[in-house]
Formats: sequence, structure tokens, C-alpha cells
Amino acid sequence: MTPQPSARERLLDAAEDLAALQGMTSTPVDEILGRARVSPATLYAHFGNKEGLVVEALKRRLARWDSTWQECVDEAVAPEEKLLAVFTALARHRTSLTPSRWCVFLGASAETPAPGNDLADTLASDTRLLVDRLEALSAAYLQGAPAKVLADRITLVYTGVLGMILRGSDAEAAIADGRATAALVIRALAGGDHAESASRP
Amino acid sequence: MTPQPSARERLLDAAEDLAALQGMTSTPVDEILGRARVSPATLYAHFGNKEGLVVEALKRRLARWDSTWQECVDEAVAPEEKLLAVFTALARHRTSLTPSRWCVFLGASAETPAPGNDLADTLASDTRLLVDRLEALSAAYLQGAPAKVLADRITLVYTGVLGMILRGSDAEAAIADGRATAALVIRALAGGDHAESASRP
DNA sequence: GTCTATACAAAGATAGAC
DNA sequence: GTCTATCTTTGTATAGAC
Repeated sequence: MTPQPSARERLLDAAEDLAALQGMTSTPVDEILGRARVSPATLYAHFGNKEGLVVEALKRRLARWDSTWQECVDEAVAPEEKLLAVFTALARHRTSLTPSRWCVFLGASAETPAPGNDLADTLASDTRLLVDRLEALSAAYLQGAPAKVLADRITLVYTGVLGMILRGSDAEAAIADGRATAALVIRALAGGDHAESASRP
Repeated sequence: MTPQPSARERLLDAAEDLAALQGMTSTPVDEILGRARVSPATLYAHFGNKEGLVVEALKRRLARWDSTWQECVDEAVAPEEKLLAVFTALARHRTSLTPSRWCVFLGASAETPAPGNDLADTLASDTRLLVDRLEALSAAYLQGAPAKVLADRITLVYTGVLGMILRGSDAEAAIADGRATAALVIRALAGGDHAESASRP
């Protein structure tokens, strides 16, 4: 017999699953409690309130995303492939964990016009991780200021993939489109910056 | 004294403004009523329920976006510029109407895991308008199957811009990044043509 | 640490008068 | 068509026992 996880763990699992599937605000506390088979008092004893629980669940999920992504970066050899690994990681992330409707972090952000400090920090961490790691990988690939530009643009494309999934696109197709687009951006910024100058209005 | 708009109009205005600023689910009916200075019974007499009101407000906003975008397409001359006009339109749209946190349609979608039929249709209309118009403009620019691919990729980039705004990016910067990225995608799929070769057979 | 039972607040919707 | 007043449901959180 597998020993039953603690009430705390069950609550985190349930909160993560339901936030991923339905969104955090859309999920009532009762549903989390029912799924975790835990009583209300236990939740509030451990996490203070609903947002406290969600924040902990999001932090845990971000850590898992972080390590999945890092694995994919490590598996890649060429610098360009290391940059594109974020798309491989997204596909792997989506199949290894509870499937999310699009992105738990963007979803929580969209649902919460006025997040508390802890929640806001956690949501910002997701964006910061994206931009910072992409910038570090870019810097290894091309020198100077363009690294930040490249990181921002890949983040934009990556975010577009997530948004397309929210729009109802097939996830695999959206990821492939994003990857192809990002590859274009990488080559354009690495091969010379003439390609973007004509695009300004 | 400007004649006061009807209660129905005031309700639509209030619902649109608040959905744009805070999101639809996050905004209680009472707040809409307060802003519109209308009583509850009037709302339900006109729209049946909250979702009915929101759907009408979204339809009206979609029609305005549609015409703003079409104007920008018409103002552009070269086919590539017509494709990129969606970014010009986004900037114009955002300054001409009540500023929205990111995108009213994606926001409503993110907030509503199980939308009613009318709402789902309205939200899908937004995506359909994007993909269809971009595909039509693409077809005028390059022949054959790639038109659908190009439309999908520009939609992805455009959606990425909206997501970056949700992430907290400066809107102007995100739009410029998206436009540059889209220009890259267009040229790559057009077969390496430059902007000057606008007159193709 | 965890449970049962319950309090308290917010939100959506309706009744009936004018 | 619009208002005032109210009802119902749902959701968050707490009290007190084990």
C-alpha cells in the first residue's frame, strides 16, 4: 500500500490540478477540499487562506517547469538549439504534469486584476525566469545588446504559443509554429540586423 | 446639457469599460450597475443575465476593432504593409477606446472555463476574424497553401503581443517587437523577397 | 493536525410598485 | 422602462471538539 500523502500535499496537488484545468478564481475552495479529501479547517491552518494555498502550489509548479526546461537546455548541443529548447520543454511539461488549459501563471494573472503581494511576486517570477534564462542563452550565442532583444522576442513568441492554445489551437501545432518562428528570429538577429530595420512604421 | 444615453447604452458602456479594465468575472454586477447608474431590474429586463450583457458588450467591441483594423488595412498600400496593419490597428485601438488590461476577448476566455454558447461563439469570432482576414491578406501576397500558414503565424505573434502586455511589458514596445517579428515571418514565407518587390504577378 | 458544524460576506437574480 | 426592496445561492473563513 502506498502511504497516503499528507493533507498538505493533497491540498497542493488538488489546487494545482484545478488551477491548471479551470483557473484559480473559477475554482471554489470547496472543490479543492473535496478533491483533496480534506476539511476546511486544515486548509486554513496550513495556508492561511485560499490565495496562500494557490501561491504555494504555483511556486511548486514553477520549480518543476524550471527544472524541465533546464533539462531540455542541457540536452541540446548547439546554441541555437539551446534557445529553442524552451519549446521542447513546453511540450514535455504539458505531457508530464496535469494538463493545463493554457498556462497556469498567465491564467492566474488574467483572473486576478489586483493580486496580493505574494501572488504578484510569484507570477512575475515566471516571466523573469523566461526572460533571464533566454537572455543568458542568447548572450552565449551572440554578443552585445541584441541578447536582450532576442530574449524579449522569443518570450513574445513563446507567450504567443500559450495564447494560441487558449484560443483553441492544437497545442502541438502551436508549439511547432512557435518554434519555427523563433528559429527565424534567432537567425535574423544572429545573421545581421538588416531584416528588422525596414519593419518600423 | 448632453442628453443622457439610455440605460441600455449606459449598461453596455459600463460593462465594456469594466471588463476591459478588470475582467468580466472579476467585476460584480453591482459595480456595473453603480457605474451605469441603473437599477438591477433594468439590467435583467434588457439582457436576461450578466453574461447576456457581457456578450452584447463584447460584440459591440469586436465590431469596433473590426472597423479600426479594416481602416488601417485600407490605409496601407503595399501588401506586406497591409498584413502588418494589424499591429498599427492594435495601437490605435488601444488609445481610442477604454484602455484594456490586455485583451478583452482573451481575458474573458481565460476567466471562463465553461462559457455559455453565446459567449463561446463571440469569443471564437474574435479569433476567426483574425485568422480569416490575415489569410485573405496573405493570399493577395503569396499564392497557395502558405497563406494559411502565414495567417496562423501572424496570429500567433499578435497573440504574443497581447500576452506580453498581460505580463507587464510596455504596450508600445511589445507592439514594435511583434511587428518586427511578423515582418520576418512574412519575408521568410514569401521566399526571401524584399519589401520593394511588392508588385508580383 | 484534523474533523464537524456553522458563521459571515458577496454575488446573482427576482417581485411588485410606479 | 425603471425603481426600491428583498430573496437565494454560493463562496470564504472560523469556532470548538477530538
